[in-house]
Amino acid sequence: MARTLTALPPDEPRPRGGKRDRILDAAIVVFARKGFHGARVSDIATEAEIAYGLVYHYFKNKDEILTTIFEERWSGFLESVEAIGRGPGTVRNQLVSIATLILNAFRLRPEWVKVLVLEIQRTSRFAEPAQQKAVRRLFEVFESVLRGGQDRGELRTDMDARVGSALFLGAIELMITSLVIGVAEAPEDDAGQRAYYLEAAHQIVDIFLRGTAEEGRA
Amino acid sequence: MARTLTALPPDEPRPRGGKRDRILDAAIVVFARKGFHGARVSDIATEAEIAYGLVYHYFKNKDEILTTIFEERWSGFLESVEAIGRGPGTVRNQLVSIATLILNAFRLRPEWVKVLVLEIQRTSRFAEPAQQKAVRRLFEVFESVLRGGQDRGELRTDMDARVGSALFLGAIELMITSLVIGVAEAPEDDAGQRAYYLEAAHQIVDIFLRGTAEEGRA
Amino acid sequence: MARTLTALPPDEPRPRGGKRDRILDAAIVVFARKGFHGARVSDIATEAEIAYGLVYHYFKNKDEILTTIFEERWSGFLESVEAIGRGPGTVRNQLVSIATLILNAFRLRPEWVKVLVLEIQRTSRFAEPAQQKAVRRLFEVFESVLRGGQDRGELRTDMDARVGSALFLGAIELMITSLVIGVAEAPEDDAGQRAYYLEAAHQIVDIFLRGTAEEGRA
Amino acid sequence: MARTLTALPPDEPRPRGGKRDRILDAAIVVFARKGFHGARVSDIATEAEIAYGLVYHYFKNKDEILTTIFEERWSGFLESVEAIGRGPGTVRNQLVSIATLILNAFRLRPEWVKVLVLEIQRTSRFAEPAQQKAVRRLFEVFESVLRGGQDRGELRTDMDARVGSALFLGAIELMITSLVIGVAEAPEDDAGQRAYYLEAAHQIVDIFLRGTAEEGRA
DNA sequence: CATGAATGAGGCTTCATTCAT
DNA sequence: AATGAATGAAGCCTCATTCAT
Repeated sequence: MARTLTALPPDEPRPRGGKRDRILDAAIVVFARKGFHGARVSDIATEAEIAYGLVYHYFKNKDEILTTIFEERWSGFLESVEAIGRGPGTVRNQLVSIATLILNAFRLRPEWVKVLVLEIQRTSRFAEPAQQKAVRRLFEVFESVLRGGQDRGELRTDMDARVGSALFLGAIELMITSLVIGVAEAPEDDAGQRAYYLEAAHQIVDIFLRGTAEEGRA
Repeated sequence: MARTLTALPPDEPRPRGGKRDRILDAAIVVFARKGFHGARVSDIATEAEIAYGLVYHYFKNKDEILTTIFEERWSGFLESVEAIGRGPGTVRNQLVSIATLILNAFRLRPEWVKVLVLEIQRTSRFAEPAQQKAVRRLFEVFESVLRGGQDRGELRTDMDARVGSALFLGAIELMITSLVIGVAEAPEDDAGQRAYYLEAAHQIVDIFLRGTAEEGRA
Repeated sequence: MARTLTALPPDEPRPRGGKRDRILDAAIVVFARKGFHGARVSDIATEAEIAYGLVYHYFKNKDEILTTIFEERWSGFLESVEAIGRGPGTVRNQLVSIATLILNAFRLRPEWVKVLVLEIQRTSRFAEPAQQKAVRRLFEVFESVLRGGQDRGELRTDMDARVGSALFLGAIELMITSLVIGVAEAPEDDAGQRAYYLEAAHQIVDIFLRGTAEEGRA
Repeated sequence: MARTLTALPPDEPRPRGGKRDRILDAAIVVFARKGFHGARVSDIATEAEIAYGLVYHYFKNKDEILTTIFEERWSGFLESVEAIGRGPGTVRNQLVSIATLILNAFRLRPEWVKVLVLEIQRTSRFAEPAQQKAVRRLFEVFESVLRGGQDRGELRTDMDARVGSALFLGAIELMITSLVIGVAEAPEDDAGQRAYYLEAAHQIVDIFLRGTAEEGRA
């Protein structure tokens, strides 16, 4: 059971599967279910099967739980994206990898993505410099992937990398949001889901690269 | 009847008529500033310059205020999008119109869009059938615009209209989100903003139609 | 439609079936249904089919409504009891008349009795001298009936008239309470009810006069 | 377990144990003083000398406090009456015991009886099946006492046990009500009170058994 | 007289946080 | 480390009463 969004090497310095991690995992589940504001500290404690006073041994307050989730989980995710960016392959392959990474994360750990995507930005915490910077970092990483493609002549140089980022990441985010809020539906079975998300990743990349216009028209 | 995102009132500093609308407008401002959960009913009353209890004369509870905002404002927005879809013009022009509509709405009434985009989905209200349906409707309208383009030979027929919708709307949503949460920045002055958003709309449409790949490469 | 508990002569100086009486009648119904504290002024207005602001034209406040009901209805009731006391007949007949009077009032105007019996005493208003005195008056009237019986040699002189009053009136009150709160049940049809209450009145009087002990035992 | 009307604690100024009982005892006092609706939760907390919020640690809401009082106190009272009914002795002795039990309970813990007799039935709670059943149970127990007397030839068999119950219990209830609402007055000193209530119990039983009629008259 | 919009104090309830054990 | 009782500030909501028309 990897603790990050991706299968990172298990180099966590964290103590032996202690209560602290139980709390974080429980918090993710509860936040995903009821939202940050709707979640009571006692809910988290109940989900983690610990006394709720103990939460305050490990975290200063409820906010810090969310912040910690963000910091410890998001960084792992960022590193994975960066690794893909640094790695070899065409832009198409890199983009498919990133899209698959995110969508698969959602498939396997929907609560985590729900919290990262839907909850964290809601809180004013998102306005805090540290987290703003973390989000900005994702954009930068992604933009550098696009610029790499431009440098290698794979992408049009008249495309604004910033707009391109919004387009691509926004597409993925909205797709997940649709699934989260029930506007869209994914297959029930595991194999079907895997295929569904892989296909979605390819579609997004395809449209992103080739556009939607009929050749020679637009 | 309902003030919509597009048919903006001609700049009255205080809406003429009923307190009810005063409350709704005030709620939008306060929700945008503090979020739904962070907003106190007393804040809304203060902002609307009415007595506390009057809020409950018009609305059953705080939730109903948000729901009403959604219902009365969203429907106006939907109609505008539908009008564009039904209207003449190439897909490119329609898409630019829609993108401009949304981005301009944000430019002129950022609070409204903030609440519609960021607040309403947070609450569990979003899971209610009525609202799910309303959101789904936007997707349907947008998909029909894309299919119209496919029928007229302007868009590739091997493009999945649903994925295309997610891509386009997601791009706009993320762009707005970026601005809302401060990851990106728009110009300060009005003329600059107008140009900035128009340019953004064109960029999004351009990428959406032509893709990002260098011709003959991808 | 008699306005008092008994069929008093229609000598009310009150204006022609005006709104004021509509409010009082409505209040009785609503108080009986929801209790004084549970009843909202708007409920009374709705029941009376008038605007609720009008209530404050006729009554200073909610309390005054209850007080008025008490004063205008209770006094009529008291006079009826006094009339029976002053009238001719044996004690047995007088007691049967009183019991029948009360039980019949409940049969025909259950809401009125509910309010008089269950609601008025609950409110702290009952502690007010004016009303305490009014209730004490009933006891006095009843005690004088008993003393009249003792004087005429119909009742034992070693019986404490005060305890006797408590016994008799308490019996009736508890019987009504039982019916009100649903512990006991009366027949549905009108004829059945009339017979049921008449029989109850006779039973109460009979036990009250002859006791429950087997002759020559106790 | 539950403190009952009869098994009174040996005069501890403050119940030893849990805050939960402190709250219940305080609630009884406050309800007796101000009525259920007039009592604020903060009054209860103040009377119990605990923090406001703790009330909600032990009870879901204000209603549940009243319900709990009823359930935990009434059952103890019922058991005492049942014990008297099952025990030996003539009907007269049993009736005197029951009357003394109730009147003494009122003498020693007037608040408890006030709440049980005056408050609980006011709330709609009294209409709840569970509590209706509990009250009905008292009637059944009492009726079985009367029937026992009839079986042993101590009471007239032509007496309706149900009417007899209403008469006897109603007498006691009204007597207490009179004292509660100040229509009647008991002596101030303890010894005087004890004698007063004992005499009242005997009077009630005497009238109940022998009736009020002059021998050979009625 | 009549209406019902407007007011705002008051009370219940929630729940993050602290503290004694 | 662990527990959960205890605290109390904060906020939603109700509803008696007033007011403008």
